[in-house]
Amino acid sequence: MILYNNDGGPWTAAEDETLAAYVREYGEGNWNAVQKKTWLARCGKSCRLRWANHLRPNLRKGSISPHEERLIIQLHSQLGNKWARMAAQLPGRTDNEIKNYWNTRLKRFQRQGLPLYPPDILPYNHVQQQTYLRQPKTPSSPLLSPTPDSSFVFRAPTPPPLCPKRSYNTAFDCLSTNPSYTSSPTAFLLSSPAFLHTHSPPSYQSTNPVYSMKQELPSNQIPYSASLGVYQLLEDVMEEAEALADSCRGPKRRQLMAAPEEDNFFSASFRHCGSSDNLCSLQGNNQTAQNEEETLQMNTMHDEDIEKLLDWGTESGENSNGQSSVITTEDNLILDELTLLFPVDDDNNNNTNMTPTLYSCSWDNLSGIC
DNA sequence: AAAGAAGCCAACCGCCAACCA
DNA sequence: GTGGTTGGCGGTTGGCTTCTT
Repeated sequence: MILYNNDGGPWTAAEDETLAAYVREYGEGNWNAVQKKTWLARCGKSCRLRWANHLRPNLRKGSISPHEERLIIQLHSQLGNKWARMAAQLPGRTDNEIKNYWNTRLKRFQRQGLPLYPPDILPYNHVQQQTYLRQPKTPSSPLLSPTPDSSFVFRAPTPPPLCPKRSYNTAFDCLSTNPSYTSSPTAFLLSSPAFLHTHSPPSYQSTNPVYSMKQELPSNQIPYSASLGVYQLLEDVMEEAEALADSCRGPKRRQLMAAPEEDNFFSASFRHCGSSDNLCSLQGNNQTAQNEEETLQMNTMHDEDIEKLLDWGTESGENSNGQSSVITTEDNLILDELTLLFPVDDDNNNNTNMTPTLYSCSWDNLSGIC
């Protein structure tokens, strides 16, 4: 079996065009047929990777925004190195991107002796060990290993070392566990395990089955009583976001991490209020039916993903399959609005066809919230 | 200005699971 | 049940760019 051909190396524009044309004609999948039906000497895997990471529509390029960073940290605390799953929560981002970003961040934080997670986010291994202790009968799950992969575990919230440009305190000084210190209700909502726990049914601690990586993520199972609490937070967010969305117009930021002090993504976020990666622009463009459908699918997926994220720790994943969601229509409406807050940034897309979409403001532009 | 460090990114590699004959 | 094929995923590597000293 040939896994990779010998014609590796960077893809050329001609190869890209050929692959894109192939996908247009035959659709995604059956990647090994690319070599047969085109002149490309790339193996199927290489084609799939190229398409997924570079050519497919709705990819978002550019630096990771502060709210994306926040989400990545939150997701990593929950999932560990499950890059594909994390990518599913970040529309337009690829697992490779997230992985690269995290590994870079990991190296940087390790070098500086900073904890990978802000104080209000339980590290992945911590959560893992808790669930493991709760559910010792299923140790086969990767999540349940008491000794998680050392590649991402960073256990040493060591005292601040010699770190002239950053200090431990400033690294997470915007990430207090006190919600009143967070930048916005949603920042708190998305970041705080306390939120997930306080909005969980009382039975959670004792009966919540351990989520297995081999299982589907639990679908929307926030109990209505719990979702009521979500409502107020989400509605607050919506009000704030909508009020600020129109004011968010700004030049493209070149790099989030340009200045060392911006390692604190919240401070970076605040500093860059009004200047984000074109997230705050209204973009009205033509769109083909196909792209419309893709956008719809992405939004739908995103809704589900956000719901899953919110659902974490609230209900059993075991029941998720085959059971209808407890999320109400109103929940979905709010989640739709949340989706608007995490738009797919198509500013770099080759395909110029896009829906006239309200591209709402990214979190780093919500100056009023800040 | 130069050299080394760090960041960023793309691609490759190997493993695994699902699917199918 | 078994082996081959295919696609997905996570880890790793290497090259280029940017930053720092």
